[in-house]
Amino acid sequence: MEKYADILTVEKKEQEHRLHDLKNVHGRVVMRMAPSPSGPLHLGHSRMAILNDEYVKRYGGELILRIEDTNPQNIDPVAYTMIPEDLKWLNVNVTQTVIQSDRFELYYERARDLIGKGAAYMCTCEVDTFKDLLMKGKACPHRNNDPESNLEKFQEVVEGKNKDASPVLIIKTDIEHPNPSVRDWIAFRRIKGTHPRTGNRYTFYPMMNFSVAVDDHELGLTHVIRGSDHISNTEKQKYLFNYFGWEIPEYFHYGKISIPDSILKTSIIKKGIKDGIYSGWDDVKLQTVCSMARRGYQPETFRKYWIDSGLREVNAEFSWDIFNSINRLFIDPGADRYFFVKNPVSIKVENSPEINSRIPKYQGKPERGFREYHIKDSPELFITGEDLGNIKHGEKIRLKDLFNVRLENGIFRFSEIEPSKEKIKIIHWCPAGSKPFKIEKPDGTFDEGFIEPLAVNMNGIFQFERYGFVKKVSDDFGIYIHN
RNA sequence: GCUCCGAUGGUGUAGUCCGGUCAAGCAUAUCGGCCUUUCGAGCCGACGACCCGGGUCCAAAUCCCGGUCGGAGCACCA
Repeated sequence: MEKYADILTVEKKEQEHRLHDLKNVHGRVVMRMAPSPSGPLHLGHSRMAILNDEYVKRYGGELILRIEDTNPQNIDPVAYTMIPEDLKWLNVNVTQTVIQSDRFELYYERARDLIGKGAAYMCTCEVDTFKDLLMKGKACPHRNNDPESNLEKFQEVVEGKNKDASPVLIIKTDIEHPNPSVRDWIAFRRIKGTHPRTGNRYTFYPMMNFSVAVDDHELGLTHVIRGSDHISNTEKQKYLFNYFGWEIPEYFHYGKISIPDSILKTSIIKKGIKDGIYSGWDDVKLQTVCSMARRGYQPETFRKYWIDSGLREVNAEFSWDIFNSINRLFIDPGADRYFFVKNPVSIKVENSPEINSRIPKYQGKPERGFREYHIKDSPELFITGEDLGNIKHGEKIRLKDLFNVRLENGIFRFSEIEPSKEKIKIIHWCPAGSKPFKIEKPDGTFDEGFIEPLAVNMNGIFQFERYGFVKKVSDDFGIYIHN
């Protein structure tokens, strides 16, 4: 038989999903992920983390976590610890961590270099005036100031003089560039407020386009993969690379993934936590990594999903169906089966014999054991209210792994123990001694019912038959994962 | 205002760079069947797609042009 196995696999030609190769790889790669610390990572972030990790695994090299905290108004200090924890949970192998607020002196140094080259200038125009001029493709009066006076002004601002003014440092590009947003762009601006890590030591903060370009070079990045929202930023940043004569990394911009039925914006989440709508960053209604981990999603699911989805320039829509089916793949083998009876109603069975029920914990794997209950004659049992409502008068149904009963005049009469040959409804049930159990669902609602006695003391991921996968976290509480 | 990108079944994708092996693969969803009893898993089957028009070519999902549609972004967030 074995010799046929080869032929069969060849015919089936298993098509592996594989990310396309990166361009211009010469040996090892250096890549990065660069979240801003406005909160912990969410499902969307997991994509860039995992894809970067996959490429570094493929080619060998470094994966740098660069925390981009150059805007003190957009920082939540919890992120500094939560982001690395999220990445660890996702099994992303970060080889170096860089925090941009450690590097302000470096950015100032590079800014002075540029001013010295005549490639940047200090400007004190009103915001609107400056924008109007740019839109018309005209230079602002400060553009022609000489490097020496620019350096002098820059130094004054860095040292915190003239605190009420709003000076900016501008990178000279092409004042008539077809894309107005690429024309002379802002590299530094003054921000009031206290930075969680540097306090009030700095007031003149670099814009993302400046610090990113400097760091991408200084950290020796070979390949940058990031969202298509950065396409025009890449164009802006290239001006810096050219001024300095730096080698430009290979960029790839992937399309946006829209994730339906999700709350990902940190500003909304933070407000929700404050208002008590969410219990915290790991509230099950959210799609943060920590929430999904708590709910029972597996790190392998994230990885397989993002690899299968590929890396393309096209925008795409995230599919919960596919994501959940992948997660099922990983949790099903470890999930024993139990009965949870939602909205239970008590029924009494007439004329049934005393019997020991014996239900496998996992269909087809007797070695994992059985759930055994001693059921008295003519017992009281619980079934779901929904099932009860669907049973017609005179209809015979099967209580799964127990016996058949027939509903007559509102009374369930014992029919027989052996399963019927004909197809009848099979429903699940709970014996006397079952305990109340509550399940939190990701839509914010709760299901309540009874859980069979043997499941009460068990914690972990289970499949409640005819209900779905649930992560049981205590004797009387669990979180719904998916069906 | 401007820039950029893309178009394969309900959904997510493979294939497009280097045209033929693609009468288009995989996954998911749906439907049906099998499995000594789940709306789960597994196995089998069904369903279902190359945006439109033109061009090049013996040959186009693949190359070129036009159109349509869709998307993304930028202008002192990252």
